[in-house]
Amino acid sequence: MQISSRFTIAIHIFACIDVFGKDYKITSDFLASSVNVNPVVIRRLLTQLKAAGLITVARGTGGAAIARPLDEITFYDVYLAVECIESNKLFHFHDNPSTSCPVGRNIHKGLDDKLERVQAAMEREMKSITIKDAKDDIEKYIAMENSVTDKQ
Amino acid sequence: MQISSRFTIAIHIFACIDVFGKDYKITSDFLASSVNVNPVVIRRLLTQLKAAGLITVARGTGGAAIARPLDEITFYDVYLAVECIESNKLFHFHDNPSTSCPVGRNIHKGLDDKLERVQAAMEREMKSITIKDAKDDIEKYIAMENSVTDKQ
DNA sequence: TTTTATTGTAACATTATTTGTTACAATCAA
DNA sequence: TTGATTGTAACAAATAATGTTACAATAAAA
Repeated sequence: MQISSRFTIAIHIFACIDVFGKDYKITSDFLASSVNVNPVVIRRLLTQLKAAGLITVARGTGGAAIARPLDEITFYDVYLAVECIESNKLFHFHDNPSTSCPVGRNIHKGLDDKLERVQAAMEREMKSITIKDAKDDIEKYIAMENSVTDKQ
Repeated sequence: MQISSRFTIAIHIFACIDVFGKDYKITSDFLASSVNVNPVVIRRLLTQLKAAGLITVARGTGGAAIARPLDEITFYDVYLAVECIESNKLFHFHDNPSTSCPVGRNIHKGLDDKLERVQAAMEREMKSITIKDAKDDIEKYIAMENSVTDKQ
């Protein structure tokens, strides 16, 4: 199955804070209307990102801010903060293989290290991509929109 | 979320066919009792593996067999056969980002290549592991069981 | 101090997805 | 023709993701 949309929403949130943070107060309502989901969904995400030390959120007065430079936050940091897949749990193992079958008894031990390798490869790639990479490209596409408009 | 248990069950099936295929007819009931799931779950998987050309199944008379050498079947082959994640769909994107927000309009374009890189890294690792690797290790653990028994 | 806007969170509702089950026609060797 | 088996439809149950309502807690500003 797929990795939760919380992950892409979280990156969307970082991009919004970075792009609009100077001009607007970034509230859960503001973010909710850009992402197009219920504000509570955003607040739950903000809570997770805050718990991971990636953002700060001003209670009462409102507004979210990014806690450290965007090029020091990797996709993996966000994935960890937001996904609830424990380490080495990317693959769902069938629960009760037969203990009276030699294969059933040993399938788990025989497979675990290999499944870990796959998950590690994925996580390694995630560590190599920063939120800044994503934000730069999003801004590049925004600039392209504008230049098209200018030519009209 | 996690990758379906169909994947680990499929590898379990290959291991069973290889280990027991000489001595037993490998029916969906036989496999079901080793994996410990309903035989229909196994049959559905066998149908998918057959469609991918990885096994043959004898209708009527019964019995599954592996279609080509185990070291020529990678985890990725099995994953493709069995998972229903289309290519570049590992990540669930939020459906309707706002079109009136510049970030909302461009988040998808700005992210897609990066998400593809992550998925590709995972698939690359899967391609580097064969069913034979898994089966060899399972047999190694079975042998260790036996040697412990022998010593008693 | 009161008001206002906001966050944090619980509780519940809805939808989607995965997994399990029953039933039975189709198949093929004996 | 029998018996064992596969293939598949139809449905059931369990699990997980996402969405919603409601409201107390918070903090700045009036």
